[in-house]
Amino acid sequence: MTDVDGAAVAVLTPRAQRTRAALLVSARTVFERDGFHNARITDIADGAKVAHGTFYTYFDSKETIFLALVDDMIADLFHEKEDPGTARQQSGLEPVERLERSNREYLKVYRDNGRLIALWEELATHHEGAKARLDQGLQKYVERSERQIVRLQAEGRADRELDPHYAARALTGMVYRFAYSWFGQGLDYDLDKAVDSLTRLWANALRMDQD
Amino acid sequence: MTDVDGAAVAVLTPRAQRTRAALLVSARTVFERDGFHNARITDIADGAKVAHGTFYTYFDSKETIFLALVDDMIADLFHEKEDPGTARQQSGLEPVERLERSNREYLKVYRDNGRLIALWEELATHHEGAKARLDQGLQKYVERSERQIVRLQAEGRADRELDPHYAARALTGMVYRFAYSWFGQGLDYDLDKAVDSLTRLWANALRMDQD
Amino acid sequence: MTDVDGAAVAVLTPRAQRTRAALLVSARTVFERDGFHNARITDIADGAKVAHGTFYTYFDSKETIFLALVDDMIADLFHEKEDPGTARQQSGLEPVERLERSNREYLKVYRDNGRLIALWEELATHHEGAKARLDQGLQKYVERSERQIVRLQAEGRADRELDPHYAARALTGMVYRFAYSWFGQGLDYDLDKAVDSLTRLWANALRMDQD
Amino acid sequence: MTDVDGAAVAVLTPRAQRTRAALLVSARTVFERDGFHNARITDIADGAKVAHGTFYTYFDSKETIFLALVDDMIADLFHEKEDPGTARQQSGLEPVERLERSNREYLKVYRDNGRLIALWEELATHHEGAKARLDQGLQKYVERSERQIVRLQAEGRADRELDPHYAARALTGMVYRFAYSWFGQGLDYDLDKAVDSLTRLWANALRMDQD
DNA sequence: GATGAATGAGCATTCATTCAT
DNA sequence: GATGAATGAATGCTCATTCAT
Repeated sequence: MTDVDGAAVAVLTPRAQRTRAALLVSARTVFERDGFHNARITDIADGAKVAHGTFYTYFDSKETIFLALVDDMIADLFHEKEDPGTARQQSGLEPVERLERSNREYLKVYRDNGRLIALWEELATHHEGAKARLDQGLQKYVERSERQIVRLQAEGRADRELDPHYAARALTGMVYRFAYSWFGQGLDYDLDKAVDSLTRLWANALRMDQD
Repeated sequence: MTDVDGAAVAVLTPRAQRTRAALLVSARTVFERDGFHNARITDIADGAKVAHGTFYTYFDSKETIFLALVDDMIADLFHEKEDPGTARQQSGLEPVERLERSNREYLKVYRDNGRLIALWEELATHHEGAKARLDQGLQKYVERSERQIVRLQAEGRADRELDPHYAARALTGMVYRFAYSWFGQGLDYDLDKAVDSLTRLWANALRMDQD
Repeated sequence: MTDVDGAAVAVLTPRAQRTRAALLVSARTVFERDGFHNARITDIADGAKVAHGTFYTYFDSKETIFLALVDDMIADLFHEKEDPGTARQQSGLEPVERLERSNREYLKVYRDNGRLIALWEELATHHEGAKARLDQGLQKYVERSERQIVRLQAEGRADRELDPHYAARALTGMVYRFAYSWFGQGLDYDLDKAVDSLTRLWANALRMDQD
Repeated sequence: MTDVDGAAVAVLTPRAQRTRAALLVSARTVFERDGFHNARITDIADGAKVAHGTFYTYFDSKETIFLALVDDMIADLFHEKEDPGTARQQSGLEPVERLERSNREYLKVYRDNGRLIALWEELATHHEGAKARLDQGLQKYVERSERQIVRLQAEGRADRELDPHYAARALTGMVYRFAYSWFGQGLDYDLDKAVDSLTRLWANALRMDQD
């Protein structure tokens, strides 16, 4: 079974699902502790209390299980975002409020998954599949921001001198990097203050409040 | 000889200096091509046209030569910045102009060293020495920006609602990440437009041009 | 159940017999495709559409199922040869005609089973059971030929200078090897011409037609 | 170094040549004792009294060292055959005498290298390089015999009814297989008697002594 | 200093076989 | 009987590092 293929997992017997899940849990621990390159398959198997070879019943390689972990993380995020309540509420909000919520959300996701995302970025430098997934994720975020900027500019509520694409790339990068510095590097910030700062900087940068 | 210890290098005979330099040149090529983990000492030695064992005459390990490379890069940057002419000119400029120059400089540095910096960041996730050097470099950049923000706020030329430290971390991160996306990831941007965009966003974010 | 033990098979329930037969069919396919060493039990089980573990209900090991396959092949050959009609006809024929029939038969058997026989020979180099069976089969062939030579020499219809055993070993080997080159190695020959050539060479070699 | 490339070996330092030679000697022992598939790299290295990893300094894999062994064997045979004295003597001989010498030579070569040749044949069933070398070797032998048959037929000294190619394939196969049965399988024959038998059968088969 | 052969720890991976369900 | 998850022995292979020459 090659996995990183959600469909196949459903077919597993309960026992197999338990083993596979145990491997994923163990893998996350090992990866977060040792980094991608130093993680050993043996440790992952040991952590899941299964034999060495059992790993290969479920995953082809370290890359495979890492991407499965990443996919699970993506699925989780997507699932939360899907929450219809949130979407409905969003539409009624002021742009700055929506921005704030988005930033808070982003920082929280990073807080819970920062180490994994950092490893993901590392892996992406030499693994095509990882790079593709990562680019796709960031791309969505950039595009969403870009559309927002275009809309605000059209409404006269954002600095028309700005190139929407460059601005979107820069501002999303600002939040992404801030989160990375914070959680990936172990700096110590306050969530509310961070959200406020990033939101204010973003809003100012676009001159969203210009009269 | 442990190196990454500037003093020792000066003592080397001319022949030894040449060998050491050849190893550094080769190492840069190999690292940029293969990444840190996939780079092999053998390839570095081959590229420098010396025997495997010779590598160890100059460097203790892959980490050591990488950090030597990084130190050379830092020295180069520092050397350029040191140029007294620049400093004198800078002081007479308007804040936005200085910001623009700084951003342009930053992007250029990244353009020429992006791959290496990306690897440096990768190494920093599991090597204390690399992390320390990187943190120090970024720290300087953050602190310089922070001081600028404090000054501008004092002069009433920047948004006083902003926390200077959070803002400095966010804005420097914005530039850093933009550069990374651009050169590390192979995106295609225009230098002038990028400099303009980043400068405008930064200035707006601080409300440097307010009334 | 250890099998390669004809008696036991008869005891199997119809369902079990079907499973066992499916495993044998699958094994033949896999062995012919992958060779003995590269054949995996898993593939054999998959091909028979049963679980891995089921294999061991019927066979102890890869060697066991291979020998079962070989035994089936031997039984088939033996069965055909047993055909009383053939035997009766044979006795009335001239020696050269009988020789021709024998050679034709041999090439046909090899044509249909060549790959398996080649694998059998391979296995025989490091498996006693396989070697014993193979030696026995070839031994019979050699002995039959040897008896024929002795008889012909006694009748003055074959070169008396020849040592019957050496000659029998050499001539049967000639046919065997020709068949192997042809079907095992993928050379392209014509059946009739091959039969004629081998028969003529054999007859000449013994000087069967000497006046 | 990929080896199986005679040229490269000459470049080795004396020490390296000694190590490489020791590995080849050890490999031959191990292969002859354990067969190709059961031979372990570790045993070969142990037998040569070098560390595990040293093997890989000289050979890429088990296949590579086996082919190097085969190439050495071929080179040896070729070298002996090259002996100008032999060639000169040959030309003055009667066909049957030349045939006898050839057969004796063949059996001797097989006596000294039989086990290795048998393994070579085994490897050839699933390794292209081995198959190519083997086919080429046998091909030469077949072609030489075929030319001889054509010549004899033209001179009226061989059965014109025989197809030269089929006959050459069959007769060379006869000798090859006889040698294989003898040395590869451990049968017990007398060299002189075997040479006489094979030569007489071959000569008879072609009717070289007719009228 | 330079050389490059030798070392061996370290890890990945395969697959026949077992056994609880 | 059938299942298929789990096992773990067996090996291959890489490459940083050492050291005799």
